[in-house]
Amino acid sequence: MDLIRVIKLDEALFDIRKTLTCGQCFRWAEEGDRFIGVVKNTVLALNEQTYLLEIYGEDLDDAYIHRYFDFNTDYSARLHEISLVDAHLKKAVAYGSGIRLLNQEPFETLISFILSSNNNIPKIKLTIEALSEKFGKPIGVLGGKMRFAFPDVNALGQASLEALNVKAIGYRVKSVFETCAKILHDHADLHYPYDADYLQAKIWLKQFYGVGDKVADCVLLFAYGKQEAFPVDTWVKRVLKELYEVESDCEAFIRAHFLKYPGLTQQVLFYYIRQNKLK
DNA sequence: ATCCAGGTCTACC
DNA sequence: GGTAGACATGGA
Repeated sequence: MDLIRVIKLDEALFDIRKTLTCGQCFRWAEEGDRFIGVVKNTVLALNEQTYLLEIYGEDLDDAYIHRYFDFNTDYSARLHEISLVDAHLKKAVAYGSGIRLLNQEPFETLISFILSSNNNIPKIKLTIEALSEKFGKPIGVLGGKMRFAFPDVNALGQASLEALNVKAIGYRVKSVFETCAKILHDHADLHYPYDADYLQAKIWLKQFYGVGDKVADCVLLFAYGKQEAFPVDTWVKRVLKELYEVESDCEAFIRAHFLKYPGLTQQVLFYYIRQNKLK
């Protein structure tokens, strides 16, 4: 596959490993000295030492790449504010500094986090790769492997329930099937949440089968850039219990305690506990 | 073998 | 309005 161009990213801006392995994205993988990922119909290779980003397949313009990595946002200022909230967050920020919240493609993010329910990250990746290989567009060969785009809603929506039943998808196949069918049948515009406020967008996303509070929050945070979203999963519940002694009415505590940048705060906490494997 | 994983849906109160 | 139980699958 031909290399289209190379961009030098600013190493002062972010930590590649933290950003790409913190659980917000599933199509980046470490291969040798670089991370290789697929975004739209483009294969990206990002060298962890040199911060050189190689672009293969279809080009992506600079504006898109800047938006994808959220380079227009000042993370150091936000992280500093978060670190002032309490001692736990001060520690967590120290671990997580360099993490950026990506602005990923809505449909891919929606399906990916539907697959995440009651699941683990390696297995989510397996299923996403299987769906991409079966229904996605082949982009080209890099590192001896054919790379596939994540399928669009038409490709997935035309597939039967049986055809969608790929590796490790389990009972979630019904959610993928129903969600694609509804998007196509209702001509649902996945652009809607961009313009809606957080709560309206959340209600809208929850219309889809397999999308509850947590999945909706992940999509709102990792695709639509809604900073208010604070996904509560098993790890975050653990943190709330172990560090903050909160077991009931988590939502009220979160809204009262993590006032400033809930989404980034959540991500930093999530990274912190997973790194430290806090019980 | 048993438990768990970036939960949601359903049924029932 | 709120909450047990069911739900496929693969790795530890």
